[in-house]
Amino acid sequence: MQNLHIQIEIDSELYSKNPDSSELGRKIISKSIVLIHEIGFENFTFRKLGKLINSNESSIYRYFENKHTLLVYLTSWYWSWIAYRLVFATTNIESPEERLKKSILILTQQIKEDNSFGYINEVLLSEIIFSESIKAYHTKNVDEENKRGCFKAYIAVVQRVSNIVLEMKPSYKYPHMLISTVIEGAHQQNYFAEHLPKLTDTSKDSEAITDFYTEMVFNFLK
Amino acid sequence: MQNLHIQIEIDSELYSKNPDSSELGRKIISKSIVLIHEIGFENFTFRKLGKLINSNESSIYRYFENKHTLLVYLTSWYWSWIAYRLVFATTNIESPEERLKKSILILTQQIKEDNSFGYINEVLLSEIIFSESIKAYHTKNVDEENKRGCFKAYIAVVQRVSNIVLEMKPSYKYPHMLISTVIEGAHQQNYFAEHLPKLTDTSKDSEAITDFYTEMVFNFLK
Amino acid sequence: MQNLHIQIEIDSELYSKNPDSSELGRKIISKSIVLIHEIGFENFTFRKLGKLINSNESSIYRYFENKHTLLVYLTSWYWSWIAYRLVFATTNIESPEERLKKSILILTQQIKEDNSFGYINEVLLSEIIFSESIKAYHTKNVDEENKRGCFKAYIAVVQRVSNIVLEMKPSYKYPHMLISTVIEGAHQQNYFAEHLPKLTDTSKDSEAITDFYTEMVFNFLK
Amino acid sequence: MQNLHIQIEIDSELYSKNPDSSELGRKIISKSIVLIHEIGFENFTFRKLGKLINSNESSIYRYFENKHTLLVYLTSWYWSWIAYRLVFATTNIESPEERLKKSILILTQQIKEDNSFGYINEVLLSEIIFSESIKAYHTKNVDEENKRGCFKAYIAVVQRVSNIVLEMKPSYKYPHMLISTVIEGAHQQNYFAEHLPKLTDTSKDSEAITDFYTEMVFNFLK
DNA sequence: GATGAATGAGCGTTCATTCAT
DNA sequence: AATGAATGAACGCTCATTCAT
Repeated sequence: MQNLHIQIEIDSELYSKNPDSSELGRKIISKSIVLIHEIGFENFTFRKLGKLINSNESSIYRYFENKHTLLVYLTSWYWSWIAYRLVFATTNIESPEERLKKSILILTQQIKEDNSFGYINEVLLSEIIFSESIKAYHTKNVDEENKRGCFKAYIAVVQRVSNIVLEMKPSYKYPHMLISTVIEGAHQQNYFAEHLPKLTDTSKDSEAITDFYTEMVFNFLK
Repeated sequence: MQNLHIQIEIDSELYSKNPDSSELGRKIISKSIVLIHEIGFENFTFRKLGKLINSNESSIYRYFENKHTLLVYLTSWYWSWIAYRLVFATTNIESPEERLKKSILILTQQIKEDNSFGYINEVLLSEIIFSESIKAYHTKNVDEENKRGCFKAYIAVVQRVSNIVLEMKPSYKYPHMLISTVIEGAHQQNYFAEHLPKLTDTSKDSEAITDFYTEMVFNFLK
Repeated sequence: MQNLHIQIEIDSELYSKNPDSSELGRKIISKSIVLIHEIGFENFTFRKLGKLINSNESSIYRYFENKHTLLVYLTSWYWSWIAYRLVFATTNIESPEERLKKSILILTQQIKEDNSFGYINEVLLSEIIFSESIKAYHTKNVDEENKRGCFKAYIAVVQRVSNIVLEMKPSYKYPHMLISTVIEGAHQQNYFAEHLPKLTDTSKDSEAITDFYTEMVFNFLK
Repeated sequence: MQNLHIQIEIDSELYSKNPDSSELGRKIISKSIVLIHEIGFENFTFRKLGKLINSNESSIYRYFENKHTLLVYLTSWYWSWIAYRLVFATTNIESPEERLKKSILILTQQIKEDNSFGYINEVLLSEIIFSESIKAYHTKNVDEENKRGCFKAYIAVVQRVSNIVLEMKPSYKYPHMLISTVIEGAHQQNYFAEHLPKLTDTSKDSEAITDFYTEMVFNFLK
């Protein structure tokens, strides 16, 4: 895959200066993933990141207005990448059932191997998304950010999979609710499995979560 | 209901000094709900709360170690109250189907009227829970807090409704996953309806959310 | 010894209410020794002490104006007790050499056994004196406290041993300097032995310190 | 001396950012000496220092982690400077007796004139060292700081003078104890002379202290 | 006399940000 | 364009102390 040189393009709304355009920018992205994963988004600061990349924190401000924007960038990257994987996984497959199944698999499983994109560790990123992405849109200025298109990539993924749902059952009324429930539910159940086991019925990384949500979706489409 | 004098008892693990035991304590609870609702939990600080209740922030520390503990207290109060409402709503009803339906209704609808408990505004509290409660257990020390029983009340609610599920279908493998998906899903869809409408298919406060999750649950139990 | 009922009388300047006159007062003394020993005088506060003795911190203020006064009280108790031991150890001994030797031994050795005074743990107290007593008189208001007689007990001990020195060599010009150097030096060397070994030539609790200061004193009196 | 441009180099362990490298840093050092001297180390805070230098306290944190580190820096500077003076005073002198005498003089006398180093007032600094330096190593984390080399400069001075002692009497067992007793003793006797005269036999700044400790050392080496 | 409740003041610290280079 | 230096503002927290009972 590496030699295909697929590049994930991030909307220019999501940064002040494109981090993909410079060595420093790429370092910011790659190390912020490591750091957020390590200490959690709450404790993550530009100062700490600056220290980690041996660069003054003020330099980071050239790329991102604040740590929140950086998180939005990361989630956006993640969803663009998921979109790309969805296309890749469903292309040339006739049966919508099959396509839907494969899509749910992609949406509900955490990444286990880091392989495709140079400076981004997808395993860590996926863990961040599963546990912290909710903070990206749970803020006082969601509305304004949403208007600016900050969540486009996520919305597009939900839309794409919803379309398969509609393909199977054009009359279905709640395709987006269905898919976003799957996505967010899978994130949460993963977290519960690790930290609050009494709220779930599985251990982390088992197939139970995928099974549960797959069944849930297909129940609706019968 | 008011003259029934039902009192919600909160586990002493969840505070340093019982806020229900003094005028100041009750003020802390009642005004913190107002303030968190207004400015969001992120921006909420003891200093601001102190100003609002005309009291020094240091006094608040006598009751709660930090703002996080206060949030945990509020969510715990909320879930104890929901538990009480669940009992009340399902008592004397034979049919488990009926009990389950009523339970899902309670879990998925936001409170519209503030009536029963003196100094607590349940409408605002319910809004806080729907949009901020996730932050109560998404922290670096979930595990330790869970051990200390901080999330007992929530877990008990999930357990109670899971039991009805099992009554209907004793062989069902994922009752907790099912119910926690309903609860968390309803919270999120409400939020989406208000802020990220493209991730859902409804407007806020419509019955769509309850309908969706009710159908979802019963699909599994057929 | 216990049945001799020797009681150490502390000057009333050193407390607001005599701690020896009530159960609570004795608890304050006995537990403050334990607590200061455990966490150090710097981190010691009336609040923590209050918690330890299950009493409100405000009660402690009845006995002592502040934590500093309490430390002064403890050191005063210690020196009164040392005075008593000096008398006891030198009584009926003719030779001033012998008396001086025994005195130096008492001044330079830490207590190993707790035996005589009911609610006071002399072992811990002696450790506190060795490592923290300096803080009792290194303050901005030494002068005023000294005028009020807060350090009488310590001064009396120095005076008593200086008198033996003068007995041996009436012309000696610096008896007080000599004895206070011995006392403070022994405290410090003990501390160095434990924490800054490169500033001394011995390990903790060896006889080297007593030997060194004994030789030092007798060198001057030849 | 000024035109010799001797510079005292402080180990980089002892600061976060070298205060000698900027105007602000030098101001921090020079004014902290004035302020500690005036109000005592106990009452000294970064906030007060910030006000004195018309700078926000947060700026000071760029240089020193906390007020304790700053004190350690000052003592370290002092001992490096003393080391330099010792070298200067003993160089080219044959007789170890003579060198030892001169060394003891330097160790036991407070500085009377501020002459050599630009922004540092040695008179005030020496007074601080005499009365407050003990607090630099009487803390809960001496051991860790000692490991990090925070007290190197002091240890080196003790070592240097101990070596002269050993030169005169190679068999002597306690050279470090001897010299550290001289240093710490002189500090204390000075303090006593000013504040607790009954513990000494001299007034401040007389030659008695130097005489006493000189005699004490030479008594041992006979 | 002892206690519980409450508070004001201030400390140490960090963050996000700006300015000058 | 990237960086280093500096800062204002606020946060979380604790202490010593007072007041009312």
